[in-house]
Amino acid sequence: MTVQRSLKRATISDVARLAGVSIATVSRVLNGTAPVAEETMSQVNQAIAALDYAPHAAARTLAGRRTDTIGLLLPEISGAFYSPLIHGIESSAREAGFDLLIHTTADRFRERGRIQLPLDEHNTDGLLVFTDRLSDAELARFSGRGFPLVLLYRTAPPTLDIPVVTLENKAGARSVVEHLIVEHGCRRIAFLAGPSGNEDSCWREAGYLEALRVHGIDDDPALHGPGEFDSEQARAVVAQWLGQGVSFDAIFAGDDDAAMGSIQALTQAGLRVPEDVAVVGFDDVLLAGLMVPRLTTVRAPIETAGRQAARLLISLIQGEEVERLVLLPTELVIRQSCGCDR
Amino acid sequence: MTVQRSLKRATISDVARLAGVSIATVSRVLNGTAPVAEETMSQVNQAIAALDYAPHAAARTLAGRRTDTIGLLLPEISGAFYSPLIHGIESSAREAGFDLLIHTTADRFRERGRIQLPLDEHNTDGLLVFTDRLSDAELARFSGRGFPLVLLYRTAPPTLDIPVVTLENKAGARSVVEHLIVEHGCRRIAFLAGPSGNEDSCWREAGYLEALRVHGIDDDPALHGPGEFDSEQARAVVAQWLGQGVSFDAIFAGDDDAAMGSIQALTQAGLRVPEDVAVVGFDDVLLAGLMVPRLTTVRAPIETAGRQAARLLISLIQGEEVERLVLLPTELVIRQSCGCDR
DNA sequence: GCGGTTTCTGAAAGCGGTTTCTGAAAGCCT
DNA sequence: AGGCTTTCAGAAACCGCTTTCAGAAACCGC
Repeated sequence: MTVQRSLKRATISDVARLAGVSIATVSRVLNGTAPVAEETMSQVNQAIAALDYAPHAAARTLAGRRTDTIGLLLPEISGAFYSPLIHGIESSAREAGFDLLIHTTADRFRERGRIQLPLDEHNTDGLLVFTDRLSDAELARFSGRGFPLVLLYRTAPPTLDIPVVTLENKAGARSVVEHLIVEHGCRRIAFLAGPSGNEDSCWREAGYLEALRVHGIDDDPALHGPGEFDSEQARAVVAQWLGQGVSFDAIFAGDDDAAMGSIQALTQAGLRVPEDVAVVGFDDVLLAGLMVPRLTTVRAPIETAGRQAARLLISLIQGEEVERLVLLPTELVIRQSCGCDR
Repeated sequence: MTVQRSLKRATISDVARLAGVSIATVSRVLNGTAPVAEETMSQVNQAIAALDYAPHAAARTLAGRRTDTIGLLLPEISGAFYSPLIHGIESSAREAGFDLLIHTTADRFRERGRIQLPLDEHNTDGLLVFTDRLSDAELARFSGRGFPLVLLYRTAPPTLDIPVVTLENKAGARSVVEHLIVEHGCRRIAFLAGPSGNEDSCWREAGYLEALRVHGIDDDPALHGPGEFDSEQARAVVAQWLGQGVSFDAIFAGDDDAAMGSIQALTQAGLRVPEDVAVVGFDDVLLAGLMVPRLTTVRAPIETAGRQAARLLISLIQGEEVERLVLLPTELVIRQSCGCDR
């Protein structure tokens, strides 16, 4: 019976031996940390090639005290939202020579009686925190140690001084709701909120309320529903409203996923979008422009947000000063589902 | 000026000192690798708690020769496809106590004159390979070393014996084509292939041909077109057919994107779907259920594929025997575009 | 030629764990 | 009580790399 484990790889000592130098010299050639004679260098490089040598990441980390890896903490990966986000983060990290480690907090579990940290700082040089599952206390713990942290789509407790990358949610929401009011004469506009406590959702709601107020429309609590940023949830809520005879002429869904669910519910009930009910979303995910009707929404630069956040974190890791708050602009994208036809 | 770097974390020695034991004992408590007296154990645990100690992953890796991390190699992260895939992989990995490291091969870059391996085996215990950017030679290199590898949506060169997770493309394709034949009496069914050489596409075509044969329908080469799994390509091909007067009563598009393009072309030519021409796709992306008409298609269990692949890889890492081939079942999803009305 | 750089290289001390080996103390048997 | 096995704990040898320290050789100006 043959052994199945990985064959032993060449180490720095093997390279040193073959090249007839010390391991320190090999290390220098590898990292360019000190001058090495031309000839020595080429011998070492030949040995490296001959042995197909690659340095052992963990040993490097241990000796060099850096992991060249950033961590990303997510609530869970679903819907059309995370794809561009991860893409932005990954490409930005890769450009800077960092790896990306992803963790979700979906159901954090306990092991051996202790809470396992979601991402231990030992594994990463810094952490990108998206989820709101990480409590302020935990944030403080990391932050207090001087561990580099950047928050995505969520602000830090004011005492903590952690950089934040987020969107102009309120302005975006207000603009799309105003579009419904001004261009399409909507007066009864429903709102599907995100998960309770979600900051994006709060600001979008604030923008929605502001638009209503500015145009003298009273807010009707009956028109607020839990969309949960989820198409299935949204579908259920809208279906229920229709069943109960709640009347509305437009829906501002908290995000595009919820907008899709809303449209499903309306269509299933025999209503036409946008003729009977206008529907608008938020995010402008890829599908938004492909569905029928094409969705009017607010473009959130998700990939850019990811890219920026990763960059910020890496700057922080490298000891540079960074802005405390990056607010990314949103943009109204008018298509068909509001009643326009572009 | 204060130093910004991370504060020093407690090490196993600190714990040992505080608990009045040796580091070996602390390690045993941590890993449960050898019996430790009740009282000693509790002292150690107290010290761990008091110091807020967490073991250093890299040190552990170096000494213990495992990383507890699996790598995922992707061509690039885009579209609605990768979200469920990553989610499946991540959750499966997490359940098994593994981390997930993601790399894309988008533009692999060179550094210091050598090609950087996309994911070095030092960083991970095994690798999930999705991309076809990794050549057979590179696969052979990893595999030859006994490094655990699992392929996703792509079969291995027969000499290599690497496990594969993929879909029952053929059965799925056959079922949807048979549906067209049996339920809707279609006889002239066009097929839009994916990119040439794409394995998914080959099998779907095989299923399509089988369905035709079983029902005594001759295959007409004029009804095969290059859909490229792309809506624009598919639109062009179908438009051309219509211009040439090619006659057909149904289109089996290689995937949902191509199906959307086909529908566009038909609609623009004044034909009705499904009354004049039925259209079916493959994948069941989110949009499929939202478009008009709602698309009849074959559901591909993307998230499940990710989950299974990760499980397979982890079994492999743990030295267990695994199947060489996991074929995930697909499921016919009947909606409207075939002529049904569900 | 001679002290004083500069340039290059090697020995060795960690980094923070795991694991083997060895030994002391405790438990068991006759 | 004496010899035997168990049970538990510590010393020390790694794991593969980075980095400091120190030294040898080459180079410098005069």
